[in-house]
Amino acid sequence: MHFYIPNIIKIQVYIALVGSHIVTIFALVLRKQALIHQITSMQLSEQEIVRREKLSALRKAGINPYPADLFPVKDTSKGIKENFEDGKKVVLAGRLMSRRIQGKASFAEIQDSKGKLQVYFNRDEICTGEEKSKYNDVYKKLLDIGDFIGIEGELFKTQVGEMTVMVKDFTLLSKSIRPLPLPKTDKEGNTYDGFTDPEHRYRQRYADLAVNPKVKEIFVKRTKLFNAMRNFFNEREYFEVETPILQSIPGGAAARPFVTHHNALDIPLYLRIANELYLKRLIVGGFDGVYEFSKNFRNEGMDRTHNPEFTAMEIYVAYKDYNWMMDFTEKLLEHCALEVNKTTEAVFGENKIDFKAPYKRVTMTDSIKEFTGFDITGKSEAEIRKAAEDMGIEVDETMGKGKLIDEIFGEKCEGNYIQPTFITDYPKEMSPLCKEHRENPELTERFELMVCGKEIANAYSELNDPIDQRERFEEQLKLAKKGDDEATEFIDQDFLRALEYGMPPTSGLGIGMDRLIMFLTNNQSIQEVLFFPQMKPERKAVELSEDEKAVFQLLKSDEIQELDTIKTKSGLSNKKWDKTLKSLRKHKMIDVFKDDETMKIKAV
RNA sequence: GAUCUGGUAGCUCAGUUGGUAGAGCAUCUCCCUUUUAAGGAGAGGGUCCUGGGUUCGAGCCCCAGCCAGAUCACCA
Repeated sequence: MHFYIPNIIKIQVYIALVGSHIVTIFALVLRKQALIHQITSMQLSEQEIVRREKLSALRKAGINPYPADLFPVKDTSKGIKENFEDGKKVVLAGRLMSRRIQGKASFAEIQDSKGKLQVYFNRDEICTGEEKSKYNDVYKKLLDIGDFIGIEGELFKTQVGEMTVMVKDFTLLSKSIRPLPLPKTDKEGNTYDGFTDPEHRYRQRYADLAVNPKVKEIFVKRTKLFNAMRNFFNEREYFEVETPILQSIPGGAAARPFVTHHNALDIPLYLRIANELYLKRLIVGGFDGVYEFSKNFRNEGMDRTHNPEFTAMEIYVAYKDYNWMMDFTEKLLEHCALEVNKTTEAVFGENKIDFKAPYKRVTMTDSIKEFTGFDITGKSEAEIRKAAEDMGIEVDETMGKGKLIDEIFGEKCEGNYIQPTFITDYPKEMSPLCKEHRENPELTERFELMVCGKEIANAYSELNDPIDQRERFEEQLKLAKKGDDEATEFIDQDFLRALEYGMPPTSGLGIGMDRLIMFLTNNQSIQEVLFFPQMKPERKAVELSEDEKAVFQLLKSDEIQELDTIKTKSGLSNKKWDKTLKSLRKHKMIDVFKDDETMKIKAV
């Protein structure tokens, strides 16, 4: 009971000071709610409790904090700034992002999807009659930063020249009961109290987006990139398609798949690692050009360039070869860079790169010759292994010729290509879906596009000889058995059947969309360009520990016991006893007090 | 998988040989009618990531673990 006395005094003071009827109700509700929350939900922060109190105070005042009605938005922050007219009437909506209250007037910032705009709340503009509670109580006391509000008002410029909306009326559209992080930026662009911790930003991307405008820009550019690419293909009448994500044979790449299970069919199904084999089936079926933006899944390690799910774009065009595809690719990327950044130049870390076509073309053989002095032409597996060892590259028995060459290239050459460069003519062994080179049977008609030492595109003259394809698959199977965990261990018989019907000569291209947008937005981490990068699940806080439950059990309800007795009974160490007690007191489950000279404890 | 760094208030961060847990912003209260990171005064707010250990005493030292980031390894 003693809890209530100071609260009543507070309420009376409040009434005396403000003298408003509505506020009396608010105050009563506030205090009652506070008590309930103190007892039932200690995990809420003070600010969260306060906001919940405001929520019910609003309801008591007849204001629905989550109204169903649409709000007739006419204007946006951006549109208002671009077509500013003094005295013009505007209607906009958004999130309240900052407030500077000065008595009967207040400046605030409202943020909509296009940006922020200053708004001016003046008591006598909002409350034209005698009743001033909409400003004094609702605006000043019951709104918070983060709330969504709708605003009707007129434009004006402040003495300092800031474009501002004079608020004539406002509507609460949605109450925020969790405080947003509040970064601030000054005129020079310095940010204070930034919301920067990557863990928080990725786990709570919604808050990151709400509060960090630059983050939003990345994703706007991401979507621009997809649209630019889509337009480029559609203009050429290539056809966007969808192919299965759940596949019974995961093909088209060498990677460890995720496995799931279909209950009705009682079979394992794999999440796709690539969509190549399905798109080629469609070329067999008679499409001239097909493409798909494909979410792929690979059950492998995660780091700043790998997320378990990522997006690739693959396109297949009939009657073309990889030389045509190189021309096509450089035009495509030039177009995309222009659409996204309005320039072909892009800065990535310390490098300045230029996506303007054409790009340099180097064969893998020439590249290795250039950076190591070693000519792989006509060399045996043993000779290449020896050369690799001499270069200080780790090799082992499972590596075939192709893999050895790839290791040399990866170790000694790859990192040197900063500007977009096509590396062409890869060894046959590591390209099981690629057509043999027209001039050299040891090589394939394949290119990769390297930017800043990283691969962002991969393309072939697609293998369409069904007999050859079957042999290559069988070769992969042997490699897999030998221990090469990158080799494909499934033979997709249905894909071979499709090829047997006949596939026109075709060139295919795959682009890592996440990597490409990293380059176009200067982000070193894939997590920055994915809305929701994969994270380990958050651990749930345990309500009560076993020790806490045990100690609570020792206290029979309403019975006062000696602290020492219970401590002995619990058998806990000093430290553990201390922690347990603190936690129980926090949950308001026990009361510890001094009675005469001894410490007593009881359950509440 | 290895190594390093970090985890303290809603947010950003301090925290001395190991001795009562701090600042700014946010919040709350009061005063204030064109402010620009932005008024003034005052108040409240903590599972110092978790669990053990050492100690009279741990945010700090030791051990184990969790989460994140960086570097490396792996990786079409």
